[in-house]
Amino acid sequence: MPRRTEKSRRGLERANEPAVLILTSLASGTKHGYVLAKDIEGFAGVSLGPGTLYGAITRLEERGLIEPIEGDERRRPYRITSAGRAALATAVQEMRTIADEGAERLGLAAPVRQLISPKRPQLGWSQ
Amino acid sequence: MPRRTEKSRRGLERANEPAVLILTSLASGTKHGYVLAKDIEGFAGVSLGPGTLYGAITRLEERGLIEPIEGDERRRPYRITSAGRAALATAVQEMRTIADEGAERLGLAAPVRQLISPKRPQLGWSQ
DNA sequence: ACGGGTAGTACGTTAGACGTAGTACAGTGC
DNA sequence: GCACTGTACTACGTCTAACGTACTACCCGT
Repeated sequence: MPRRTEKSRRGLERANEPAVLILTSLASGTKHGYVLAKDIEGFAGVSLGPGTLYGAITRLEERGLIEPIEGDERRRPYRITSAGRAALATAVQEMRTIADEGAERLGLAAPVRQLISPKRPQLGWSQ
Repeated sequence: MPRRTEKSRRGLERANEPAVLILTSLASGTKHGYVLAKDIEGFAGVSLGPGTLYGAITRLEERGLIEPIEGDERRRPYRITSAGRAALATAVQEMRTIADEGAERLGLAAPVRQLISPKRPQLGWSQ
């Protein structure tokens, strides 16, 4: 499936599922394809080619995880749906479970997650 | 690529790269295929079919991330190599980066990772 | 002797990641 | 006025690896 080039094959296939990256990017606001790709490059260091990017966008839309909003003819902005947010939240939790298990078995640091009361808005980190 | 069944397609493709799961499992000791699958089912809740499991094992061996050790003719145990440990550590870190970014953008809790001094053994969590 | 758990091989299908090429327009510099 | 770069996609083709199914074979308990 993922078809990394010879060069990138040196490492392990990353957990970069384009779908997750796109949902993550859209979670912070609506964006169209090109800006999406730039944003992803910024926070994940992964540059998605057009084939990967628009292919993944199409599939996400078909699944109802993102939806298009009004734009001009040059740009097609998308918004994440509530189903998309739920799917992303699930994916995030699964990634953490796997990552924590891997870290523990490797003898790496385990994260201590903050318990936040849902009512108090997150404005920063005290401490 | 990943070919989830109609049922599992409802969710987002998980970050379950079989390769990562296998390396994680082997990080805690040598195992052969069948036990590997059971272990993975335990910590990740994912059951890998024989096609997925042995296919991934073969590729990991070809890449030098795991290596076979002596066993009988019924069992083929594998051990993770140092390259495999390094690859897993990288994958863990990448997953955490993505997961944390996703969590933050969704407004979920952000983890506070412990800084551990490499010399002091990890015996527990003080606070 | 039979059924279930263990352990793996073999094979075929197909989704989807990825690359390349191409189109088109906008803005900037010279 | 033209070249060039950046923006923003479409279209198309390739190929790997995830996944299912089927099959073999051994071992153990009853």
